[in-house]
Amino acid sequence: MSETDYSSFNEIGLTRQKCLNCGKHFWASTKRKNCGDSDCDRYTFLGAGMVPQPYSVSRMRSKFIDFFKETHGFVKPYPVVPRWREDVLLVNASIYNFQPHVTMGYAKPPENPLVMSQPSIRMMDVDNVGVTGRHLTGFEMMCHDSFNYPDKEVYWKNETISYCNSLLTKSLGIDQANITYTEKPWSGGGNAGNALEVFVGGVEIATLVFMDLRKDRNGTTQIDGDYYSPMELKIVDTGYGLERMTWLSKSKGTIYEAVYPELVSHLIDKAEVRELPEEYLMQYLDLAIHSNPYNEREVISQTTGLLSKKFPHFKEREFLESLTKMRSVWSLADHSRSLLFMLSSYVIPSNVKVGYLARMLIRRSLRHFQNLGIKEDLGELLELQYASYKDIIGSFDFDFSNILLERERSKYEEVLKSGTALVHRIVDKKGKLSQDDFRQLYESHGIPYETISQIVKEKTGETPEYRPIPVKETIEQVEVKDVPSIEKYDTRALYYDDTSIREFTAIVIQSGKDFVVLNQTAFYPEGGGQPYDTGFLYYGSRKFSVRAVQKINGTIVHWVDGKIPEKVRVRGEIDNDRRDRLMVSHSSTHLLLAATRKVLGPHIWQSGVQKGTDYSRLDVTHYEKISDEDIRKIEKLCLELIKAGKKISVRMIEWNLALKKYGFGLFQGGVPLSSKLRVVEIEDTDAEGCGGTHLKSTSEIGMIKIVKVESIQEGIQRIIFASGIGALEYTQKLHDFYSSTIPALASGIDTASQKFAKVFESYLENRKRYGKTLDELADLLILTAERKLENGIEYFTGKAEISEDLIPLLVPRVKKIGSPLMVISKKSGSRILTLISDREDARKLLFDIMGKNKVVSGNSRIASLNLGSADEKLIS
RNA sequence: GGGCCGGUAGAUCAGCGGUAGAUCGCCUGCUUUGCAAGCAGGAGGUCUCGGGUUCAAAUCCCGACCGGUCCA
Repeated sequence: MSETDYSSFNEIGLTRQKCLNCGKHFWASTKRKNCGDSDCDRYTFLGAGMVPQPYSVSRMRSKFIDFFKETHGFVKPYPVVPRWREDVLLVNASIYNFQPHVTMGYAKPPENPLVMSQPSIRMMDVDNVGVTGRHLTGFEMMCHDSFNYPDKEVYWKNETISYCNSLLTKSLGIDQANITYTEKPWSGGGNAGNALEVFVGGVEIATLVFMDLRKDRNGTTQIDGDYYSPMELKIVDTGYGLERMTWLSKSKGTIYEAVYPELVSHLIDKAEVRELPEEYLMQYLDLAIHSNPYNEREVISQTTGLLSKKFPHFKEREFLESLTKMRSVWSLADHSRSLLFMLSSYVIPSNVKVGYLARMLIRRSLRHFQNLGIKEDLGELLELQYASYKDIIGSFDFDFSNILLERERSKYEEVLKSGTALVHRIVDKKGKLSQDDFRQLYESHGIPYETISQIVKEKTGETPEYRPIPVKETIEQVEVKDVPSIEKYDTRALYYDDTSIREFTAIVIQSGKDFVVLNQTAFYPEGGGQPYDTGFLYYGSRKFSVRAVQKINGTIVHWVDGKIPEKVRVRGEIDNDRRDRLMVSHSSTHLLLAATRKVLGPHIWQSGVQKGTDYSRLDVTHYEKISDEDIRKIEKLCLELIKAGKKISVRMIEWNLALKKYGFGLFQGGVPLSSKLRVVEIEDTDAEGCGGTHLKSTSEIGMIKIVKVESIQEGIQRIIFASGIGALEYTQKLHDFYSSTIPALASGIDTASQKFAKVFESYLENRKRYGKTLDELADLLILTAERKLENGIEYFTGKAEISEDLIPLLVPRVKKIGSPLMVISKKSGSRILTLISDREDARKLLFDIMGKNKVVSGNSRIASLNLGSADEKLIS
């Protein structure tokens, strides 16, 4: 990095300086001691009015967009849940919208250069929200990005700097002297480059990233231990914090007051919080910013301590009370917006993935309501937030969100209720709580630390300290597959040209001891939840069976049972029945997804899928077990769509056009890295990006029958179904079951279940009766037992040969009579002599009575041996 | 995706190799002007399911299913 990279700074009169505090280089118009980073400087913007007029969030947003609109194409915000990629849970930054398809050069950006404001959520700072006065989980990242291709340069560093600087000075009217740009290397997501961080009055309001490197083992540039090489595509990726800029313009209070004035005052009124005077708040912020933000107790105690010294007439306790309540107000203002955005993307709160993040926000919010001492009403907060963000998120499904919020509320109540009862039980039993108990109560039962401590304190008077034990990082086991070295080859995919091709000829391009790569093929390789085709390859008079077909690094590999020479001509033949079934399954899956969404609602997304020849399964996002009634509705709708003979078409559409036409619903499975999306559309019903082979019309499906639904994890329901010939086979299987079972019940199909219930009832009845009879028999046996003496040992013998089941019942009775008992029982035909001891020496006693030459099994209390006829006298 | 906890009477749970229990609720009777309550008696269990070990499994082992929770 050198000075010359940023020549435009010189043109606007800025000079390169070195921060005396952190040593970083920075650019500013006046001589400064530090770089202006909040680590090196104070929040000098507070109360300073560095932006001549205050802006609300929405006015600041329009100000930004309007400034760039004439020179940049405007792009509407993307959803916060990135359905177009599977590597992240939430959109964290505006560039996420274009990764990896645009940043890797496959697809074009929707506009170039572009301007947008992207709602983003970052959960890593959640512990700081409400504590430091400046952290948020939800924010909007505004950006003006440009994508420079070798044949099309848009703009690079100098233009970016001048856009940024004139936005700040000319459009917003910030004094040049208050702006600093610090230099910083940047890396992330496999890319890297230089970056400038923009500070005004101690607050970072933007980062300008110049991405021109990509991770490359053979690269020559080293950053943070990784090697990088230059990219052809050079990207200007800027990120302006809308909320920070709004805060800066208002220049007072915390970021929460600046961004959510309505929410904050609504909550203050409702909870009757005594507001903190402005002067204390400013002092608090100044102190909190330099406290360790990861320890909120420390922040609170340090700041309240210091403040009470500074303002002796203000009681520390009062300050503390107001402050803790304000922290809940601030947190709720933040969390409710993040939740609004998540729920608008139909996130279902659950215990996994993004659902867990939503649940975490909800549970934190519920605790904040409790802390404020007011009735929980997240729904109301969402409505208030929606009023401000309507234009950004469009329509919002309040029915959906209210159902989920209510479920979450009652669920958490349930957890806390049973959790506190559990804490009570443990303390009652043990008198204290071990560290293990403490950890288990939190990790396995979800009871908050404070709740546990409080109960223990109430019961024992002691306050247990919990030291969280750091979780051991599990080392990821990477399965190393023995992949033969295969040269990349772009085989022509005949299965796309015509899905009905089942025979073809091709030339062998590469071959190994059990695989071939062909110049063209009609064999579908495993992908998108559709299994590979099988069949045969004929070379001359020889026949090779194709066992599997896979795409390995983009090359289609046929696994065969032998070696076929290279450069020869082969004939391929595909297992027709298998492929037909798979095509039916695949088209059925799309139809079923559409039908399920129609019946259950727009929150239904595909979360996984596996097609098969007999059964297939479709996993969808849904918050409860799908009812039998809904299953019937879905099946019926499928049948209607099948009967209607909806046309199924496949088209390759440029990425941005496809997105514009069909929306993010296209992304139900994996996303391909290509300039065009392969869109499979069922006429008026469904459109999905998909690489599979499909039927021409829904009528070819014949029938879809749901076999069962199961919930594979919270928020995800698995639908197992059969389609086409598979559906017929399934009903035939059911028929076989009925016809073999129902005669045994001597009943017809309509009365079979009633009959079965009766039979089962009488089974239970008889079981009970048998138990009672055994009990009585055991009593009788003891009552009529005969005393015997053998080898000096006294024992009793039972009168009759008894059932095996009786023996365990005799054990406690023998203890009562105080002498061992010998009985004969029958087990699978043979007669067994068993001795039940009143003490713990049955084995020895049986030896002593019967002689040591016998084979005795059993343990201390019960011993037995197979009975020979000579031994009968002992017991008769 | 990984870890941890759990599934026993209508509810909450105890039992953790040897005759399935407690509390609340329910039913019957008694006591009481009535209620709250008290006393006496009673009904109510495929100990989630399947396999294994054992003379004997709710209990130990393995596997399924269902639920809870923490973390990525």
